[in-house]
Amino acid sequence: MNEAVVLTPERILEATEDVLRRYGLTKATVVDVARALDVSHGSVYRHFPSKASLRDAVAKRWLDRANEPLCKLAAGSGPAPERLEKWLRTAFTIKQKKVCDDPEMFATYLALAQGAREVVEAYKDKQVDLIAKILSDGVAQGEFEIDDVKTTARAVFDATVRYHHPAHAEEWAKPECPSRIDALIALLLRGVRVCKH
Amino acid sequence: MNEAVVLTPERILEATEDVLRRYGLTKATVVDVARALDVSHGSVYRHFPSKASLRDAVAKRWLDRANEPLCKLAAGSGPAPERLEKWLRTAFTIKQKKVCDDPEMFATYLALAQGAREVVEAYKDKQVDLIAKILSDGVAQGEFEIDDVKTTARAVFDATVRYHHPAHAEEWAKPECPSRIDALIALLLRGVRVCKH
DNA sequence: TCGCTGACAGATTTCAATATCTGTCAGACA
DNA sequence: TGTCTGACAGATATTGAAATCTGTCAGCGA
Repeated sequence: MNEAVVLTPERILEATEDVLRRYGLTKATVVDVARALDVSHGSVYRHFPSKASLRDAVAKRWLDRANEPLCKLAAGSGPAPERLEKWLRTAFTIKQKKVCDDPEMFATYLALAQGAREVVEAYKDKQVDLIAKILSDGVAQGEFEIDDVKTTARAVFDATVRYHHPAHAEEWAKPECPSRIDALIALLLRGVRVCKH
Repeated sequence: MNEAVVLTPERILEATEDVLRRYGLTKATVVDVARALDVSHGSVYRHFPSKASLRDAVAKRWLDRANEPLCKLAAGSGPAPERLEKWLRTAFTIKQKKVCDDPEMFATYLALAQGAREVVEAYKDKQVDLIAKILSDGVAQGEFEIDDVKTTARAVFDATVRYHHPAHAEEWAKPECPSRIDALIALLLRGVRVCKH
């Protein structure tokens, strides 16, 4: 093969995403990926021990990319309540946009994620850490009153499952959805804020 | 056929549940139901216009049965915060018990529910009404401070999706689950309670 | 030596023929 | 007269043979 174009895990992941986009998860095969890269499928197995590990690596890439804006928000500064609200709304919007823009791709992503438990678990833990960061900022600012920040962050995450877990994606397009999100965020903010009396 | 045993919708539903329990949703057919009742399958269509309507009727029966204890709790009296907590915990326990006791049957119920959107929607609305009842009791008792009871009830329902929606059933058995439920309930109660200062 | 190839075994998927099911209806039976 | 039957058409599910895929590895070529 052309020595200027070495076969790297990165290139394989790129090609795999292309193939997934083109054929969908059910139809995409390792042979397809190899063909797209113009190598034998044996070569792919030189870099990824199994199809499952390739699948997981693609899932991780996607999740990390999606997570980036949220990391920035959590790392930022400013009043914690506004930041928490913004963070949640951004989290919902990211997911929602993915569904609306390309439902087929989202179905692929969903199926992918369901098979990559560990990757998803790590991703969720990271999300909870981000929420915890904002909550503890809020406590430091005297805006929030929270016993156990980590536990409460988990509770906030759990409480918003409906708007970030793909299992509920069909509901996100409904017209009453935005006002329900407003109500949920208001309820959660009231649950962490210090009493204003 | 025996005139002492007339064919009623009730008997058909009974037989359908038996058949579902025995064969599972994917294998159960209208012919099976008819066979269990010792009638021709044409007779079943005299009482239910389609297999889907039969399916929906079974789903409604199940959901109504499951809902009964929750209706009683909501209709009861006593301090609203305790009642809300009890209501939520009971709702979770009912679902959890169904999963643990008979996972196979739960899978059937889940698939059934996914095909009976309208029935499930009505059931969920009823649940929200029950929460709203407790919340408005709490407002009357001076325990809760809530702008819009109905909207907040919906938010409480949404926030607890993780512990009553079957899509998350796998997570319910995890050891950290109870403490996460505790944290979530605490957060929500703080969100509706009047300030104690 | 090192990365890649291509053939292979066993597992999985496809496909088309076959069987079964859903929903209808004319007519039997009480 | 009204309920139930049983045969039927079209839709759906099953099945097993054939094709394809996954994962391995001996050996090729640089």
